[in-house]
Amino acid sequence: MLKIYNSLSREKQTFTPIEAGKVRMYVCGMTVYDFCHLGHARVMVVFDMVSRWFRTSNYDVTYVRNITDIDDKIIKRANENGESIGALTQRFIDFMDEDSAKLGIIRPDIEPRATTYIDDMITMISTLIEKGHAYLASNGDVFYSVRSFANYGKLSGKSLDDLRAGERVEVDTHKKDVMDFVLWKAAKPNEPNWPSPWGNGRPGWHIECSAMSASLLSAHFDIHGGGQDLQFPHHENEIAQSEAAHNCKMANYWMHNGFVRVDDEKMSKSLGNFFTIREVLKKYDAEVVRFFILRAHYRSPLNYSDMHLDDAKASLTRLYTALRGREVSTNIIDWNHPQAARFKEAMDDDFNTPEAMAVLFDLANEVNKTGAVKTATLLKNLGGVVGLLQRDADAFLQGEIISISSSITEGADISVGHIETLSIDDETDVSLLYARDMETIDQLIDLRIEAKKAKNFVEADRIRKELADSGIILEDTPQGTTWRRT
RNA sequence: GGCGCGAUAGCAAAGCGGUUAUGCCGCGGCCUGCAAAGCCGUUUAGACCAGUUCGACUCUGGUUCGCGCCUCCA
Repeated sequence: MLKIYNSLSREKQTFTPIEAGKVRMYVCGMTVYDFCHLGHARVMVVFDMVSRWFRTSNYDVTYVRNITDIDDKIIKRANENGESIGALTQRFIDFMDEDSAKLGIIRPDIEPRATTYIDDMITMISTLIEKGHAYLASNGDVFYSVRSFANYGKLSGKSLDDLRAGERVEVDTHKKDVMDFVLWKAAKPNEPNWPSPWGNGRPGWHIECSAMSASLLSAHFDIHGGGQDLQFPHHENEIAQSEAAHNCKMANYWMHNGFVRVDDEKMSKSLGNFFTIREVLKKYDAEVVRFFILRAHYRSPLNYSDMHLDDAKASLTRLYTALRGREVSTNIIDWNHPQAARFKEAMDDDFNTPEAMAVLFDLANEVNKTGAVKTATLLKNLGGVVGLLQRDADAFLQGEIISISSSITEGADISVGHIETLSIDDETDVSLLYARDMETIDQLIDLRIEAKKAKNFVEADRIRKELADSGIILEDTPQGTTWRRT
């Protein structure tokens, strides 16, 4: 029995799909005018985890995540760059796809772009005008009349009379009510525009999600998700638009993921305290970032720092170490296994991934104790349910990139420090770090083994120290010497 | 001013009205030539004040502190 915390009711509720066995989910995606930051990474990872869990639970999932490819910031940025809006948005969509692929995100089933749904938006706005929920202002903009929608504020718990509109932003004098929001903006010079019954213009931000979700998932669907900061006004406005236009409930469950923070402050563009995904991936393995996100509950705030990422890396290393050197097959999960059952119970409890991770660690402990292949298999497969632990353990522990060149030259004294230290700066691709010569490492390991055989422990320890200084940790096991990167 | 969320050990982070969360770090032991990894054990908890209860980290009320939304934001 899956339970979801519903922002609408502010409590955990048993999930009941509209149509048996099917889940229709819409998540607000990115506005593509810049690189994605860790906040975006969290939305992507969280709802990827959610859709994966629904699929694991045998639901037929339709997951839609939109792309906002027309808005003020995009227009502004394109002008600044002197490039077309299409070129700008495509570029950042490509970057987003790269980032999300690295984070192990399964692509949503549909990723609609706002600009390809203009007709649906116009139709919807017309309906809202007909029904008296929207009006054409004297400046050519079309506004939604918030007072016309009785339930306005039900999602965010806001009361129209308590909102302090205009306190931080100049109020548009064309509005009937200060809280009214724009559905259609009349064309301005040098801005992209589309023809409409109200003249040329472009859609407001909120209407796109209402139009696309209705088009792709129908007027009434199961889950609507997004970052907490979208709860008001964006999601509140979506409800007002959709429910007024369609005369039915929009989404049964509203899910909001918590913020990523830096020094206990929300990471955001406006505060300038954000880290882009690609920036972080230069220093940390993408799976470490994914694990970092999943080891916290999706609704909790998540503080970002190098220290926390280091911690996450050490933890994930423990999991992969347990899997190392074991013949693990990918097969069906036996959900009757006590730990699998505990994992399922945790996931069913509003996607409690921290508890699910704890199960993984308990399994790792069991694997380390017993070496049971069955347990290791369960560990890997349960990890796979949330998109973790699917790589070869050595690939994770040693890095995947093959060497660039051998630093051992013919006849040279191999015992002298010949493993150069690579410095990391913004331009350094992390793959260069992985590129350190594996062959050299193997040769040094062989030399050390010879030294050990000769009981020359001073030399053996010196080689080990030398490698350690280069970030290579040696581990002597009954099966031989293995290594991993720090 | 309105509304909402949170406060758990050195750090991170869950569940739970009574029984080991979990991970990292620290300490002791085993293992090892020595390490590392692993295993075993172990030190650090529940902001503060009341109340309910046989019993509260867990429920209720209050206090303090922190965060968020009320503009664009994932």
